[in-house]
Amino acid sequence: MTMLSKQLPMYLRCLSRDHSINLTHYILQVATWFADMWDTEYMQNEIFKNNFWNDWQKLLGKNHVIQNVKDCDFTPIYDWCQNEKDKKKQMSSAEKKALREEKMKQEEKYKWAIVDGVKEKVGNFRVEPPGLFRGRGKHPKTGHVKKRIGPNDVIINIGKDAPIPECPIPGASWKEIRHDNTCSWLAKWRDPTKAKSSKYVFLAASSSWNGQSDKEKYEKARMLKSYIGNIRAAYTKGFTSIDITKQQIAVATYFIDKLALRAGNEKDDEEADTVGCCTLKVENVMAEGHNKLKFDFLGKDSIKYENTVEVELPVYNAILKFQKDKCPGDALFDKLDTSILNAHLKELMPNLTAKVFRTFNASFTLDDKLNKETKDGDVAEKVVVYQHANKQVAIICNHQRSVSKSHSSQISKLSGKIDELQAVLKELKIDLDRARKGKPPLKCSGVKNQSNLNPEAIEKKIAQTSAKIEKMQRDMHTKEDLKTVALGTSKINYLDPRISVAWCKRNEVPIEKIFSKTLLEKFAWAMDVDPDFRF
DNA sequence: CGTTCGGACTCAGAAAAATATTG
DNA sequence: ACAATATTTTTCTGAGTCCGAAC
Repeated sequence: MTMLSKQLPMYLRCLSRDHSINLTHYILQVATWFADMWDTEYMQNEIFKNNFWNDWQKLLGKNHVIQNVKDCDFTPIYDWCQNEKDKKKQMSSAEKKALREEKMKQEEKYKWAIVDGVKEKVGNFRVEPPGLFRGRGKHPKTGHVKKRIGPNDVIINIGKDAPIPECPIPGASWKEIRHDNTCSWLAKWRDPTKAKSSKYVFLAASSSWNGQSDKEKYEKARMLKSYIGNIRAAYTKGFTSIDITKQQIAVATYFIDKLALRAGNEKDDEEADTVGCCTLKVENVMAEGHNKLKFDFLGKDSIKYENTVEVELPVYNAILKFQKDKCPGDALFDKLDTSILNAHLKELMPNLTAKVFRTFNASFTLDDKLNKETKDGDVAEKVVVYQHANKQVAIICNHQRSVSKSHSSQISKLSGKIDELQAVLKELKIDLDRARKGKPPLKCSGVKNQSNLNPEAIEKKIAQTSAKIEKMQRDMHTKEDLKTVALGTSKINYLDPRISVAWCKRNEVPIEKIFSKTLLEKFAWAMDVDPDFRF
C-alpha cells in the first residue's frame, strides 16, 4: 500500500486525460494488474477483457466518468511496470543477495511446524496474492479479479495446547482456530475464485506425513500388479456383455488400463470444458476402420490428447454401438460416472480406483524399460537410458509442455555451430594430408600454432572435433525430441522412487544424477531400498 | 437409495529463480 | 574472468481425483 501511494499521481495521469478523475488505490491496483499484461496474448482474449472490465466497472461505480474500457490508455501504466521490472533487473548482485537474505530471514518463522513433536517443513506458507485470475485453456472466469485474502478469511488448524500463531496484521484476527487431528492441513481459506472450494496450507513434500502417504500410493499400485491379470480377463469378458452398463464399465476400464486415461469427473459450466474417460463425448473417439480408434480431446489443464490406437474388435464394435443414435456433445459412456466406475473397481481389488492405473502403468513401464534397456557403459550413457525410459512414461501419461519461445532460434544456433565445426574438420583433414606429405598447413585453417603441427597432433584434433560434432548433434536431436515432452511431472508424481534408487545402486549411477535436491528430500523414505527392488 | 455438495488431498504446466555454460 | 545466455530447479496456484455426509 505504501508503494501504491507513491504511484498514485502516475496512475492518474495514465488513466485519463482528465486529471481530476478520482480513482481509489484499489481501482488503480486492479488497473495495474491488467496493464501489466498488455503484451500478453490475454489482450486478444475477449472473455478475459470482458471479465476484467465487468469487475473493474463494479469498482468504478455505475456513474463513473470512465464508461468504456476502450477509452482508457493503459500503455503508460504498462511502461511504468516494465520500468519497475528493469530497475529490479539492474540491481547489483550484492543488492539482490541482500534483498534475498532479508526475505529469507523474515520467512524463517513461517517455514516450520511441530507435528507430533517432530519439526517438519511447511509447504506453501503464504496466502495467494490478489490479482487477475488466469485459468487454463478456455476458462469462463479468466480475467476476473481474485481478491486479497486477510486473516479474517483464514482458519488455523493446530494442536489443542499449541500457541495460536500471531496474526500478522495488527488489529485483525483469524477467522477460526480449530483443533482437528484427523487431517493434515495447517490453515485454509475459501478460494476467492471458486465459492465451493478451499485453499490449504499443507506440510512440504519432504515431510514424513507426505512421504508415508506417497509410499502407500506406490504400494497400492504394486498391489495392482497381482490383480491386473484377473482384471483384464474380467473386462475382456465384459466387452460383449448384454448389460450395457457392464459393457461400458468394461470398455472404460480397458481405456484406463491401456491408455492411462484419467477417471473424468463431471465439471460444471464455471470451468473450462475438458474431459476424462467417463466424460468422453461421442466426437472424442472416432472409429477409423481396421479396429483403429482415434482419440482427440482436451484433458486436464486443457492439454490436447491425440492418439490413434488399434483395439480389440469387441471394443471397436462396442464403441460403434455406444455412438449409435447420439449427437456430438452426448456422453460416450452415458451409463457411467466415476463413482460407478470406482465402485466396480473396488469389487476387483481393495481400495482400487481409476488413478491407481496411471501410477501402476507409469512405474511398471519405468521398471520394465530400465531393466530391458540398461547396458554396460559410462554414467552419462546410463542417464540417457533413464531419460529415455522417463520419456516413454511421459508420453503414456500425456505430460506435455509448451515449446519454449526461443526454441527454434536455439536450434538454428546449434545447427550453425555444427556447420562451423564441420568446416573446420574438413580443413583439418586437408592439413593432415598435407602434413603427411611434409607440406605446411593451409593458411585459412582454423588451427592455431601452425608452425609445430605434426600429423599426430592433427589427428588428435580431428578426433576431438568429430567428438564435439557428434555430441552437439546428439544434444540437438534430444532437444528437438523433448521440446513438447515434460519429464518432471511423472518423476514427481507417478514413478515409484524406489525403482530409480535401486537402479542407481545396481548400475553405480549417483542418485543425484536423477533426483534434484528437493526430490531427494521428498523421496527420503525410498533411499534405503534394496538394490534388487523391482516394482 | 441415488445424487449433490463440499472437503481434503494429489497432480499439472507456466513462470520465476537459481545455477551452469559459453563466448 | 565475467557478463550474457541457456538449462535446471523451485515455486506457484490451478485443475484434477475421490470420499463421505447430507439431502
